[in-house]
Amino acid sequence: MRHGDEGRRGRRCRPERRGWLRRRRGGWLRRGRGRGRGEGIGGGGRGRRRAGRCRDGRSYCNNRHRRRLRAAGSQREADEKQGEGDVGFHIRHYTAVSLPLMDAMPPLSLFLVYSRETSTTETTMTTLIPIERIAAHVGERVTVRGWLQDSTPKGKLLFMRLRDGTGMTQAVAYRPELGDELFEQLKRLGQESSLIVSGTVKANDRAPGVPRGYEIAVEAAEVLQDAQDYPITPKDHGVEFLMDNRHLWLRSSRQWAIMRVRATVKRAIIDFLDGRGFVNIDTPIITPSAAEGTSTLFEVAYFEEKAYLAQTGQLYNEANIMALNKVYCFGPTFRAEKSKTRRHLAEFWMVEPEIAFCDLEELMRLEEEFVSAIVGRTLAERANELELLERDVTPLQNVVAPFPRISYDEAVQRVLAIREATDDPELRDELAIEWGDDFGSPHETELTKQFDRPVFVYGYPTQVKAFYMEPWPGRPEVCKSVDLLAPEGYGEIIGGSERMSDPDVLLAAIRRHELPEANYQWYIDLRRFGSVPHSGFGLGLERTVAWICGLEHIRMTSPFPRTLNRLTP
RNA sequence: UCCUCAGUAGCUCAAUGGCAGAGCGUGCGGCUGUUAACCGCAAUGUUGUUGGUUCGAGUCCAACCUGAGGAGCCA
Repeated sequence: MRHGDEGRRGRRCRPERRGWLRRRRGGWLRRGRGRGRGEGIGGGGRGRRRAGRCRDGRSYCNNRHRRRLRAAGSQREADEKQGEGDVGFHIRHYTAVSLPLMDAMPPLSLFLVYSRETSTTETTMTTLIPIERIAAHVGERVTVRGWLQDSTPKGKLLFMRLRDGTGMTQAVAYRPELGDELFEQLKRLGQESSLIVSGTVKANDRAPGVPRGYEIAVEAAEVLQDAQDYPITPKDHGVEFLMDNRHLWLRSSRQWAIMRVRATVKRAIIDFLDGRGFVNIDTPIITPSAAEGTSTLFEVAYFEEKAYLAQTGQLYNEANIMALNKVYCFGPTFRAEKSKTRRHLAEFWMVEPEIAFCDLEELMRLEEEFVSAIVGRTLAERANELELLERDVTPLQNVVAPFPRISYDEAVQRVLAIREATDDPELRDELAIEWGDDFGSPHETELTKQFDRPVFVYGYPTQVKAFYMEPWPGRPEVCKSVDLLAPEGYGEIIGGSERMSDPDVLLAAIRRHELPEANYQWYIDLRRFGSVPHSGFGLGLERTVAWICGLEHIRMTSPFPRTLNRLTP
């Protein structure tokens, strides 16, 4: 549960952190519980840590013991060749037999269990199950294949926390039933050893797990590998250490939960759009020039030419909708900006729907239904994971369409009002803004605190937005753009707009931005042959997942995040 | 690119310019329905690098390296 939690460090709250927390109050960070003195990240003081604990399966394996185990293993092999076995129970033969049972039923597996002590052979039927379905098997004999997350020996008892990728459960071994040798072997297994365990499922309120409240009374076990010296202990670790071990850190329960939420968010996105008749279409990743003309892009060698990794598929999707009406692309996107914040990755996933015959108002309706559906489905399907992440779900339960809509003009007024009301000179300084400026993250954070659900800000100044946005009728200094700002300080999760539909207006904008006109001829063509009002938006997957999970940093939402200073593992 | 901070044992962190330490982890032993168990004993260091100040530098100074947070930019 707490393996390698980032931020669960016993470090005193340093001044710069306190300062940052003060500025950021109500913003990112803040995971409700388990933060020591309640100061958020890094706030857990040494005083809270209890001294002298010791646990986890690593503790019992020295080299001598490893040699002993190896010797036992080779002895066993020798015995088997001679038709003899060990004392105690061993799984000798394991066959998973898939039977065409009811849908989603796991396959039956057949175990041959030998007992050398009694010289009898038992044939035991057990069911191979994923741990996430353990509740449906109380009282049955089951088999679980997984990894030892943690174990605690208690005399004749051994509590093993077993994870199999679908969940985590407690397996309880009892020495008199297992026999000394197998019991000792299990007791001395290192953290992350791989093994197969069979036994009877029991409901027990004391049993931890995901789902909690169930345990397996171990009757047989086979060790696939006794792992030693797993580097990520169930203790405090720093970010750098954990990121260096990201390939292993992913096994920790928080990371596991985040990846499951991420998969559900992705699924919800795809299902929502497919259900609305959108056509999923792929846009190029290698592009000839910057689509929006602003961001710093990764340059790649494309035969004899320079090319760039795509920052958006939107322009291509504007071509696609003229063929397919409603489309979306969903894939990786790349930004080479040297951003070092908890909201930025160099590589992230973005879903970009684009809709023909759609104006700004219709776009906002689509976006709010979209986001509500994503949050609603995650709440329904990933309650265990959100609980494990200690995510307070009440703010998420408010995420139901319609969302409030405020104009940029009003947003500026609101920010200025907040600025007037604050006593904090630092905040006052950060909130300085004039009409025509884009919002920075302090502005967004303070603004979203006024609402209990995501909020639309529409009608930004033309000068701070991309060149292709439709001018506001009668107000050329404003464009038909809309950002969706997530609550709790998570910032912009969607940027969208109605696109220019007039070829002359578009050409003028391209020239005003001094973009290479020739590269945009095809884009202007789209307005020359059957132009229609159309709109679209992009939603950042990682920011959305970070918000839903209540994470302090976006890097935790990606299995192998690419950040300014990290390309490995 | 700019601002702030950090780098000491495997990990997380202490150490007025004066013998480099603790907890966890690791090893050995004890105990036992545990939930980051507990009790006892033991081993563990090129203090990021280079140079400087000083009788003496983990500590002060300079440069560099690495990392973190923030700004800008953005999803």
